[in-house]
Amino acid sequence: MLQLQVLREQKEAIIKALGKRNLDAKPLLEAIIDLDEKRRATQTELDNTLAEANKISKEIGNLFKAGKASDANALKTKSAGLKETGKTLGEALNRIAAELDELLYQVPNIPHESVPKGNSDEDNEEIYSEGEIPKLVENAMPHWELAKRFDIIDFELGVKITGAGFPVYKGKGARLQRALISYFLDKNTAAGYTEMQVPHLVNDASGYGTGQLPDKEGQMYHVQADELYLIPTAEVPVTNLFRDEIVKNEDFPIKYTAYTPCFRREAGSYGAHVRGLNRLHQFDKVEIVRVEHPDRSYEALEAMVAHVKEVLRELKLPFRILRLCGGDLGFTAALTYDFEVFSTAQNRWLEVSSVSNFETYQANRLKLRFKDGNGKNQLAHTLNGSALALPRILAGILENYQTKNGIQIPEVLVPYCGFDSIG
RNA sequence: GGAGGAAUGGCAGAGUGGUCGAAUGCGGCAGUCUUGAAAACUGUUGAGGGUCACACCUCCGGGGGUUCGAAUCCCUCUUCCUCCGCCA
Repeated sequence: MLQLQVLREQKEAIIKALGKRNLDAKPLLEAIIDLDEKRRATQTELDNTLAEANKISKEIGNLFKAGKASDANALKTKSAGLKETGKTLGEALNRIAAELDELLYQVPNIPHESVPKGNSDEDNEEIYSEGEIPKLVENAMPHWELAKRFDIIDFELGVKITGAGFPVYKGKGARLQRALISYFLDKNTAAGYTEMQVPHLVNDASGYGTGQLPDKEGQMYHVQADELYLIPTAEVPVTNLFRDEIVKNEDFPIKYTAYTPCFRREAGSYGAHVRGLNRLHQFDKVEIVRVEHPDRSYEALEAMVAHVKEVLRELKLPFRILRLCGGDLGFTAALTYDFEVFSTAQNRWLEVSSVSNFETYQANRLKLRFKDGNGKNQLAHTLNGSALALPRILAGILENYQTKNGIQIPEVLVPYCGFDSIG
């Protein structure tokens, strides 16, 4: 969430910037600022009451020690009164603070100045593209048909044991998945990211830390008996490693990578665009996460983009990069680049990576700080990106690498697979 | 799952009702000394709120209670350790 102090000082500029999200934030921000003033006034009143009570307690102690028990007992009455007002004020303060938090949670991140205006994904700005769109063989198939033909992914079997959106990967299909995971992790660690294995279930504090809660509560699988959530992305556990931490300036850059399955309820999704691997409830992803000094976070973002580019280039998949417009930008992000691979058989672009800078938005919730040069604690910047999400990469490979008789394996993956074609 | 014990500042570790945001040691930072470094010595060193700055307030695993007053007493939750059981 945004910092109150920044909100107070730059109200007008923030309202204007949030306009890019097609959001009129004025009433919200004004309500927040009013409530914050009320909060501080109440806090001051409470503090003064407590200061008075503390003073009296000390006096009572001294009086008892001096043997003046009756004087001490007289003061107790006064103390009781203060206690009463203190209690009332404390309750009021809690109420106000909770209300204030609720409002603050409703304010999305401020879009970066480079974020274009726009309403939907139609308005995203293409900033780069690379790779030739291959000419496919006659009777080219979409990946779900290929998967069936070569018996490498079984969607029906997944329906039987769990439900729609939980595919079963078989034989070479499973091996190709594992190859991709290893290949991505190797690329990421070679680029300086430390590999981590993290829990796949998180508590609600972690959900709040990275901003999935309370905003996207319905998107996560919730294990109610234990009050845990299945992670929708490795971003949640990995970024939360730094919750309530104060890192040292010299710890930067902090670069982690992790493979995890991701679980998403995807409530409300349906139709042709969710066929096959296009949209799943469980999928695999290798994530990269960075914690950076505010002065260098955009440099880091560019480095992450360059890194993902490099991986897609090696896989020889045609892709483009989009800068998300205000209307499509995620709630917690300041700037996001989406990577899309062209799925030739479906004749459409598939999102395979999303690389974002959250600036201090997550850090503020996480209380992730670092000691700056002056020994002061400052919020760090957090970033993350997919490097990469598996299913759509797999879809892209199956479709773009199909031949008359089978599917060729991209050269870089052959050593990981142990075979060079399927079929 | 059963029985005990524990949770204090970056770390170790004292503190069992007031003078405790908290001894001491280590670590960190600054300085003295030194050609430089080490050692030694001196000072400094938790977080948040609040203020122009002070004052002041809150925090000793989380929550609740007793008391004029709680790190210290009581209840509860969580986590960790030891022993027993079970187990990939």
